[in-house]
Amino acid sequence: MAEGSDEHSPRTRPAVLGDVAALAGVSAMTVSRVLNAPDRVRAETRARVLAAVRELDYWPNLAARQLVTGRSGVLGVVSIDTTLYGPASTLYCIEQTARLSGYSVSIASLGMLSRRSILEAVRRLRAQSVDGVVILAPHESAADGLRHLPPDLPVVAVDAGEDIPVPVVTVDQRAGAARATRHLLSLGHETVWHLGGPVDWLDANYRIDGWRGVLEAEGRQVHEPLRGDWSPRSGYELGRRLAADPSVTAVFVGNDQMALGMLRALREAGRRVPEEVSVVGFDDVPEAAYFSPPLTTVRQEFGEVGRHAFHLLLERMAGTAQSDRRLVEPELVVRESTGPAPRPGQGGTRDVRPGG
Amino acid sequence: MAEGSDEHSPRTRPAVLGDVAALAGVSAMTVSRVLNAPDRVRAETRARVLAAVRELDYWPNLAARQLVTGRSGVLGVVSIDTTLYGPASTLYCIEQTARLSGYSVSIASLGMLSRRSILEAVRRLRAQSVDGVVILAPHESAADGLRHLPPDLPVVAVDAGEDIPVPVVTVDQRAGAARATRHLLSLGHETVWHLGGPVDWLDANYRIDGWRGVLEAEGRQVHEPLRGDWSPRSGYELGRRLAADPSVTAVFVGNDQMALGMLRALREAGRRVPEEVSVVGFDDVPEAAYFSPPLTTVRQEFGEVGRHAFHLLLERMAGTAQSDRRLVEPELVVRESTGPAPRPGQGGTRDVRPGG
DNA sequence: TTCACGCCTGTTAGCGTTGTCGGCAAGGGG
DNA sequence: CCCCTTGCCGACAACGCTAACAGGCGTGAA
Repeated sequence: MAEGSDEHSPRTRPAVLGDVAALAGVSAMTVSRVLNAPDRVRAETRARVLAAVRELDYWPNLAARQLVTGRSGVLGVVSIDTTLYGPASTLYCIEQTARLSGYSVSIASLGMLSRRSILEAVRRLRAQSVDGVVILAPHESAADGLRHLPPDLPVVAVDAGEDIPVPVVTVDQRAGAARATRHLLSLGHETVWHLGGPVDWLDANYRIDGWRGVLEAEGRQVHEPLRGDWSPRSGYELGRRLAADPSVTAVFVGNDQMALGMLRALREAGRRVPEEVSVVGFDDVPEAAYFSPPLTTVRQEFGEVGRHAFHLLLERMAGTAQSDRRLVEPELVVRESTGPAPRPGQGGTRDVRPGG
Repeated sequence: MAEGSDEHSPRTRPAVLGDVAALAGVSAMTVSRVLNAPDRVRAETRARVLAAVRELDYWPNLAARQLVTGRSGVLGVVSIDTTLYGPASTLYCIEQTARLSGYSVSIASLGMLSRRSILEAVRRLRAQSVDGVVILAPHESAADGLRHLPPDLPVVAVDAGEDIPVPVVTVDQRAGAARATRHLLSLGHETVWHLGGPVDWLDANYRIDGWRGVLEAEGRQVHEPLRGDWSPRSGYELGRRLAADPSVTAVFVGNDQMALGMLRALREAGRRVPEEVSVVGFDDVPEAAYFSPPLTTVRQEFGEVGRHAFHLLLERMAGTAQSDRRLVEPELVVRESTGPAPRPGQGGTRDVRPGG
């Protein structure tokens, strides 16, 4: 049973290719072939090698492999704050999909998306010899970074702007916002207010575009949108302003968290939802269905975004990519925070005139 | 200006050590020293080398370095679903802290934490030659995996159980639950009901321990805890059961999401919070302050957990670790969902008797 | 002057894997 | 019989870097 000289000692270091080769009585190259191109080795030899691989619990040293092939099997993801629901979900799906295809993923979460921080993160990932990078870049400020990436690195962006030299996957924010707005108009509201996200977030701006577009197309009055910071706090504070204005009967809020704050502000002001004011959110976080009342919102399929991003990156790495921008369709989920516009004189009317 | 034979051609492949050495007129070894032990090189030579490094935009090939040193500068994190608030926050903090110390992090998100899936994830990370691994293992089922890790790999667990052969960092769930329970008792409630998390989650069980411990110590009645699945949906459904029981005046809920569902169930049943029923959550998610009413809850400092985990892993990798279990103190955040127990006969009393 | 020593730098070898090429045996056609 | 092909396998070099050792030079003491 003893193959070499001494007894079967407690192996201290992991087995390497040479150990397997020795045990199987073949050359290192043959072992390598068994692992990488099995059909180029005779079945009998292959079986002997595989047995040795199992016996020694051999796993290839990826650093060594990478050094010679140039490929690492590692993908990089650079993202803003992965605590946020959107980035976290997208990251999760990218990782799951990548793993199924044999890739690992290495991450770099950034506090902010400046040109400097993005390029720095990409450089670090690159030093690890990642085969490709996905950048979750929902900020205006990321564009500058995206335009100065090393040209030979396969990159795909998620939620990036429009004049970007890399393929982009994104939810169609404009369409989602338009759907939300049309839904409110179809319920009889004369117009729709908007509580948007921060000015430097692309999603926020696209949602404003979509919302404004519908109102203008329908000839409705367009009130200047308020801008929050995605937090429930800002939704609450700006919500109090809107709650104090009796002409407000329908609000499209830029995300579900702000919508939560908004609902609270409306309740405190004594304005009932949806009887007096209708509210629509954006994202469909898991909690949204349990807000009071359950929130009508626009669902983003982050999972689909992640899968698309991965596959696009795969194409890019294979050099066969050409598709430039892939849009994922959002879906309006109608719950109980939206309802028919209140009839004039029944509360929430624009202004109270005698007669009219 | 031309250094070698031909003109300064558009460099297509990234510069390597040799290129820098040639440009600086030194040997490769000297360049390596400048990068790894700068004080062992004369200042003048060092300056020349650094100039060449900058000019060629040289960055070391980590795979090559790793192949010879055995260290990769990469840490692995294996976790359950990183979409959840706790794991996502912890991961984020680990990554931030690690980056500041020059480490990158590679992730493996698991759908479930079985022995098999954990060991598989660790094996994959190991093949990438990570220097150490943090395992976020809030499940009972993870223990088996944690007991069969390769002995020579530095590992730190977060939120793991108690008979584990690796150091563990965790929030003191028992203390947090005890604080929540005592808070409710101090408001005059006769006892406290509990809506707990899934049976296979350690956190859920520790919270039950803490809650039960206080009630028993105070000689209060201990009702069998209900078990949800962390989702707002389960909080809502089980909440309806509790809401229908007029003797319920105080509920400690296992996490904020379920508390959200619970609040909704109470509202639907016409039971006012906190006048008739007090509710405490756990986690302090960013939304909790904007629930209706704002939620009293137990704050977990995931950031601190992440930092501790990283530093413990660092010690472990240096071979100087001995500390076995590090507890992070949670903090009770009192908001508006808790209030004095209703006086008998004022609604919410146990049962209505004439006289009494 | 000579030797010892410290400082700085270069030479050699090797980390574990895969690409390339070449060799050997078996088989088929001339 | 030879020659050429085909299938299978092994030797060698290379990927880019660093550990270990060796050597040149200047300085100070014997």
